[in-house]
Amino acid sequence: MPDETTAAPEDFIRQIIREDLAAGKIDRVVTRFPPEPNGHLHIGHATAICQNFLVAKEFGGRCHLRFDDTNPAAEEAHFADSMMEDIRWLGFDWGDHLYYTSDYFEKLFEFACGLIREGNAFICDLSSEEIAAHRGTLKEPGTASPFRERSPEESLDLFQRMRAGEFAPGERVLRAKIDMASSVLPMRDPILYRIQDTPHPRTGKTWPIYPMYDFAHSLSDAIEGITHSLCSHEFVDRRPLYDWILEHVGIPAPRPRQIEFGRVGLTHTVMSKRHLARLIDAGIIRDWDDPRMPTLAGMRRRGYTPESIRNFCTGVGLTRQPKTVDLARLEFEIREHLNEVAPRFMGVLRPLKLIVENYPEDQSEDLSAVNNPQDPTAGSRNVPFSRELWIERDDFAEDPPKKFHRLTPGKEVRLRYAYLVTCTEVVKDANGEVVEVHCRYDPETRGGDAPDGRKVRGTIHWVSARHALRAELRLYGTLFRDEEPNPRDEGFEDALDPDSLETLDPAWLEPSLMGVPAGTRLQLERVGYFCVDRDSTPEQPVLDRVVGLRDTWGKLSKRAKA
RNA sequence: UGGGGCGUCGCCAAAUGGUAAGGCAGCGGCCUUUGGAGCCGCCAUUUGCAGGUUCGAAUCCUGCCGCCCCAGCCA
Repeated sequence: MPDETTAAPEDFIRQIIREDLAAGKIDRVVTRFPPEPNGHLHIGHATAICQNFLVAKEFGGRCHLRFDDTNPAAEEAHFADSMMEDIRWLGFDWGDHLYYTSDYFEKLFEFACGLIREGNAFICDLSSEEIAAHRGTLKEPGTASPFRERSPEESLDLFQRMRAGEFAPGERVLRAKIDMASSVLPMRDPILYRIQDTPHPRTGKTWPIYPMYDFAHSLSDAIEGITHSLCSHEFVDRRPLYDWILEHVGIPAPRPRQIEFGRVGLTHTVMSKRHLARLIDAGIIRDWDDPRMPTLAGMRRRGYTPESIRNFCTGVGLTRQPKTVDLARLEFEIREHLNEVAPRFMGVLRPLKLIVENYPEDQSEDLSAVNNPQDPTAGSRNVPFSRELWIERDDFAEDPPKKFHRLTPGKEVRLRYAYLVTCTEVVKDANGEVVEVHCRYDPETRGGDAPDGRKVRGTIHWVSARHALRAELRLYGTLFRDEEPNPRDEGFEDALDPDSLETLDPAWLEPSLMGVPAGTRLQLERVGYFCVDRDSTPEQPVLDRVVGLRDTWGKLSKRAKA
């Protein structure tokens, strides 16, 4: 029986896994997300997280979280903690399968000894510079280390003494004996172990030697029974080494299989830790969780939902092709989600006073407003109305452009959920600036409908001045001007977008937002989606704009001006 | 000809020799108490280029072009 739903096309990785399963090479699927705890997770990592966890889930397998902590000089425990928080927040659960490469140090050491005994690895006394010089170039083969033919016995003895802490960093390394003439550079007798004296966050000072990535990663995968080791594309060249290590250490089949996919980038930003750190150092942004940052912490603070990020990651697909996805795609995902779930409120960003002349000065009343037109179960709330209101400056024009449907002298407009009002007077200061607008309301139109059925094209939002809650609003733009910024060391400043943050204070919110907890996401009608920032105080909320609403008028008028 | 990888619409992406899906963006329109949401329509005679094989090619072959990755005791 044909299925009604058309199956989403299967990406190349899922295809490979399905084939491996069908061929009986493996009988379950185990993947892993293996970050080094040396920084913050960003939207680029999110793809790896989502795909690893989702692929495993789809095939009824599991996904491990493994911290690849083999370089104590770069790693700190708090990074691991924040990574776990981010991954959980994204919605993934590794169950009992939390691992650290450092847990395998003893096993790894044994594997290395085995390699030495079989003549497949040797201790090299060359300095770092000498090793580099012996490596050759992209076009020329390398030359063998003079220690390459050192006997297994001697190498083993030296290796054990390295472990015992008898040598200083840089004095000796353990190298695989593969092929100095290989066109694949990682195969030119790669270093497997080096000496480091920085204390390790988890093992302290018990190990003076640490395995290198290729050795630790392949074997950690094997130890955990990983079936498919997904990684980004710059590791393709290391796959021969990955396979070599597993084979020569004697890992029985089925051995884990490394598969590479193209990285995912975003326009108008950068992912590199170095460049992001520079933004902080330069004082351009506050911290790693600044809402403009592409870090998961920053996106969370800004108000992105886990759903929207997951949809983004799965939506752009999984291919070998590296990609820079348009920011608009991410914004589409968050609008799509927040449109469903975000409660609506009214708030005025750039206030202009509107006086309802025929509304009694001492009077006020509660008007009912729908909380979410997309969700009938969300109910409604009361919004206070009175004679003096705040409206958006952009919603009034003394001399309106074509197709302007908002407040303008002599014209009638609807105050959302309140009354139909007609503009009667414009008050200006000495400089000719509009400081106040007057209007008259039709008492018969309470709620916004005219009993005589007359049509009113424009609807604008408002807040009762007397009841308004003062707030600070933070509007964010992109970090970089260019779609694909290339921040060089010189001219870094030029690449930045000077409008990445605009702070609005005072902005006025309807009073029902009083005391709204940090992290709450909401829509300010006709304006955009916002998230309550943790900088809020009981007296004054601070709102981060996640993303603006689609603004066809804004686009139109911008085009007209151009 | 050092090795490897990638080229399908502005950005993603399907198509696995049978006559170029879809999404985002954009553009037109409808509808609307959010110029929101929703709905409808338009948007690749052609797949980096040039040849070839074939009844038929984005898919196969040949040659070229472009971009990316690799010379850390980082991952």
